[in-house]
Amino acid sequence: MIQKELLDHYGAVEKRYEKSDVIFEVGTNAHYYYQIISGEVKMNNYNEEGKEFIQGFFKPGESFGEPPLFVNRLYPANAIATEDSVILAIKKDLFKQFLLEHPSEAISIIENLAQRLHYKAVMAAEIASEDPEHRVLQLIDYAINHFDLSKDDNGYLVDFTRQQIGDLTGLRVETVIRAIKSLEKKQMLKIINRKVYREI
Amino acid sequence: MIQKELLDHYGAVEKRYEKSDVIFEVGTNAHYYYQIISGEVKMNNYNEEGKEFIQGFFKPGESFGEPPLFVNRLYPANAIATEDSVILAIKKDLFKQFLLEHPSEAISIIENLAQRLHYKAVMAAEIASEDPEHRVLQLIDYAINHFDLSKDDNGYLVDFTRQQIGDLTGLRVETVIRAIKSLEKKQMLKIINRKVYREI
DNA sequence: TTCAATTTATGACTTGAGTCATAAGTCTAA
DNA sequence: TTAGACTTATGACTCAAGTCATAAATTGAA
Repeated sequence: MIQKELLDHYGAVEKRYEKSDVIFEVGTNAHYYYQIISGEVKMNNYNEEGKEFIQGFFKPGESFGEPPLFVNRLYPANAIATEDSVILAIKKDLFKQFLLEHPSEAISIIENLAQRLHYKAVMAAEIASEDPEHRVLQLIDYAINHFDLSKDDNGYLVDFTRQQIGDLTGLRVETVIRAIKSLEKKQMLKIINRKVYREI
Repeated sequence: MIQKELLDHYGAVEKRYEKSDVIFEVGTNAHYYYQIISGEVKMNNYNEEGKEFIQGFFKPGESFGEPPLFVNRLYPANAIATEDSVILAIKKDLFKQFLLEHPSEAISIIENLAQRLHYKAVMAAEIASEDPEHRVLQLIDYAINHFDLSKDDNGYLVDFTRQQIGDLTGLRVETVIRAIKSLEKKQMLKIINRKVYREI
């Protein structure tokens, strides 16, 4: 995350999006650096049959959609507000100028990209080679270790819906539901009134 | 790519690897920044049954394995020399010092990560949601547009084996062979004495 | 408060990618 | 030069995830 005060001198504007507003679409050119002030954003793709794949969720303080600012490519996915959100937007050229004049902030961008690349490397191998139960458990454990899941007496609460887990792992809802049930039977997970918990 | 001369002042050493030598393994800590001088490296994973997933190939001038230098994570995959290779290695701490003292080089790292993140976003959506023919064609078109495929009278030559295409897309060799045959029938590809060509 | 949409759930059936076997062509290192 | 490994190829069979239908519980917006 880059301090808002620093970005303000480079024409940063606060954009407001309502839940389910589209911030940018797959196949278009990148014009802005985006950093979330409040709300939540998801990046996703839809295939020809309308099946969704979720690239990731982004929360306050996080930036998204940088790659096409630095390499000559189009957006590989859509960005959609999943809640009413306020997002800081800086024009591409001004953002690049900012980085040149604040080189230490480049490390912040590197750390962010490094983190996302790590997630994608783990999930790509998982989706390409593992069975549903393995995929679901890997996603849950990744979320516990690297996202901000809350912990209580029952363990870590997995606050994804079954549908979201499916869209993150390339599985159908029914398959996720069955995988979670099976993992519960094997005592790898707990289901307490429909909520999923994991103890590590 | 960062100029070798710049890195030399930070304790860069040339490491030599023979074909199929392991450079680092999944689950271990990162100690070096790696940049290829000559040869080729692949990053991959093996699942429990030994099925391989190839995260990517890296060629002279390219760096690899940076994410765990910048975030506190373990390597998500193995790095293996696919040819006899010479690789520049700089100790993690010295590399970070280098970046602080040569801030403009950070852009080079950002561009590299951005490029790889773009590839992974495209392929993750592909592997999660598309059928074999779509996946194979997407990989080939991505390679044509963003890697260095040679073009001749027959079109772009796809210089991956069917097995490699499978390991890059999460498919079995037989499935790739059948997908390529079917794509040839649909005139999306040409097969000329076992080599695959694509005209765009 | 209510009604529609979403989420979790389960059973029966289908299907396409995986598996296995086999073989011919090609490459490569001794 | 040759033997073994790899690559491309094809057919038959299997099975696990997807599909479809249905329904109850929960959520949330009007």
